[in-house]
Amino acid sequence: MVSKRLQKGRKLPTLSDVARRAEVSTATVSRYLKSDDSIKPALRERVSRAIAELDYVPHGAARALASRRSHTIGAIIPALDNHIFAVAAQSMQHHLDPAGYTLLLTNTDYDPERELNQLRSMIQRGLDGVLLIGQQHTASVYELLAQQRIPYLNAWVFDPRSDHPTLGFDNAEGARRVTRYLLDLGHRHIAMIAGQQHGNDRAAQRVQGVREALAERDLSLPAKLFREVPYTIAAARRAYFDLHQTAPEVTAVICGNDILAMGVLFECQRLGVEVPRDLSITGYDDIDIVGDMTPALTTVHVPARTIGRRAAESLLQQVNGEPIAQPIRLDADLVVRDSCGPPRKTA
Amino acid sequence: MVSKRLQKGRKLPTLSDVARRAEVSTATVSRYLKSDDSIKPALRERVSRAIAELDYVPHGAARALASRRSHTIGAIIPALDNHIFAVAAQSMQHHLDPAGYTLLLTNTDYDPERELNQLRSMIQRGLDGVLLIGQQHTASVYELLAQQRIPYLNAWVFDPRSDHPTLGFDNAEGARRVTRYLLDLGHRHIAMIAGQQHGNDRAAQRVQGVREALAERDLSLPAKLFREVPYTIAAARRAYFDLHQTAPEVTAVICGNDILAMGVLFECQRLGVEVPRDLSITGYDDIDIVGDMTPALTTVHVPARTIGRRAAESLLQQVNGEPIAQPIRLDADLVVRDSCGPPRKTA
DNA sequence: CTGAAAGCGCTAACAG
DNA sequence: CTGTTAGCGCTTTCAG
Repeated sequence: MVSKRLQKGRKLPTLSDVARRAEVSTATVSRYLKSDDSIKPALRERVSRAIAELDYVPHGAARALASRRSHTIGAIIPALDNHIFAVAAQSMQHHLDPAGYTLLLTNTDYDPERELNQLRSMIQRGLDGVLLIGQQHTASVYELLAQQRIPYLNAWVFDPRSDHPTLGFDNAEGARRVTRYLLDLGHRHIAMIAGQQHGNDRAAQRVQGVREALAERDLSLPAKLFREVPYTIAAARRAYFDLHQTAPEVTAVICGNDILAMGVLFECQRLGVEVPRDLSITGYDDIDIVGDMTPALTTVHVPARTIGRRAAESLLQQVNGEPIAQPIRLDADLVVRDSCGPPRKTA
Repeated sequence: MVSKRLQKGRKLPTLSDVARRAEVSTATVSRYLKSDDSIKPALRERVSRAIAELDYVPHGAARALASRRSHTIGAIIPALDNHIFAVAAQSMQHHLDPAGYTLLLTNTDYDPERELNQLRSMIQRGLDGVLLIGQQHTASVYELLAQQRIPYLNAWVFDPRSDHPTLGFDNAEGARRVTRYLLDLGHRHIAMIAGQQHGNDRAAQRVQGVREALAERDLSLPAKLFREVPYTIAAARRAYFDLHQTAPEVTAVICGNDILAMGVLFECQRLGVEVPRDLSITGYDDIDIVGDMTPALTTVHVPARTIGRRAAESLLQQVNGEPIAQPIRLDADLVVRDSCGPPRKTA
């Protein structure tokens, strides 16, 4: 019967091995590791050599236990397979790395239960700060964060009146911009294919923005012209196919994000609907690919890289004692490309 | 002057607080946490209540220090913003979660130095196992892994003769398949736009596979018909534009991955080159989107989800004492869709 | 500027 | 089945 336990073999060198070899105290080695300035060059040199000779690697858990700091920052993301979030995470890591912080990344699949579990698990592993997406989290999430006194940021949204620190843009405003643009082009029969609003405040705000802009011109978004689907190409294709059958008067469709817009565009290609001549389409996010497609997609630019960078900066500040983060407002501009035009003449 | 140190305020409850409140020993609480079966229901109940009352959260660093297990598995990925890798990582997490393991994800941007640093940083934080992509890593990576006795897997490749455990598919074989397919369609003027081979064995093997299949029919890939570019749409567009000018005889282009294939396709749309009538295009990876485009892309299916799952399973096994992992072979099948046809008649 | 020593919170023999 | 106890490797006062 083979042992079920991990065989670690000969033990790894520890800090006190280094101290012994360098003939200094463990405190000195510890100071060296922290790059404490107050060590005489002579000792510093001895420690440095001992570390190299032993191939010593500090033990993070022991350090975290003793110092009560994990040097880890988390990011709990709804969908890492959505390019826009991957980019933000990547950017965050770029800015955390040089500060000696590790990014702990997880993916919730838009599941609040999972989000809570992942936060728990991160806290257990040691967390100095965490990035969340959106404002809508289960009460337990906020309680845990408060109880453990962990700095956090709600990204992808901007809300100065919130009790929680936000870092992002006004999702409704972007939606208003894109809607007004279509309205100005002359569209009156506008449909929307949105992401699922339940548990997703960004999706809800985008819908809200569209409704508001429509209302400004005394228009509305009847149920007949509204579809709510998961963020997949396949779902968007089905939704548009259905819309195409049941509401042929539609001349423009606003999508909750670029994935959905791509789905609509692909379905148009299959159906022989020419974009933008027969139908105008808009996206939201401005992921890399959509600017290259034919037609290039008109969309709302979400500053994902900037969010990642600012998140890293802000969390690092908070971890170092700066008390409460101010909400950070970024802009989400309309990017006009080739997927929209004036409405076709009614037959 | 504000304190630079984090104010942790009142202390958090510890395991011994729980033990005191439940009137049991710390060992019992520890067993409860491990869900050790051998606890009487009565005690189990008391512990459970005490934990709830105190909102107790175990301290991972302390646990890791004492048990010498971090319950963390790493994945060091070259490009998380490439959908195929995001999918694999997601799948890995799905399978690690229920086992109580956390996935520590990082992104190297194809930089070997960064890979090494990230591995170091993970080891410091505590790592029970790690997934690497490809076989080509700096010597220090392998040394560190050996010294620290950390189980690892080289994924995305399959090589039974390697000294390192591999988990993946034969990149060259996929490339051969796609090349033969084009050859059988009648193409003789075949170009390739590949990813950068330096430091990327998968990219190199794909190029190799194409060359081999060409050689089987006494053909070759002259420098004139070969381009090596970063994995971006923009770079692929430029490369194809150039090819289109300098080698108009080309009737098919094989791309190193789907991103590149999309770039070529987009450039064709701009240039008025009709696919597949005027040009056949193939990709590699089979990311979600390419099956929906018009024309749908013929490509090689990379089983990213399966890699993620098998990686989780295998690493978990190794962590639990199963000694050396066998190489795991997966298949990378050709997926025929609409982006290829017979070569156009020579003008 | 450097060292001694007391923990950090939890686990794992070993007893009983 | 449960408790006692000695650490795990590092940081951090507190002296000197």
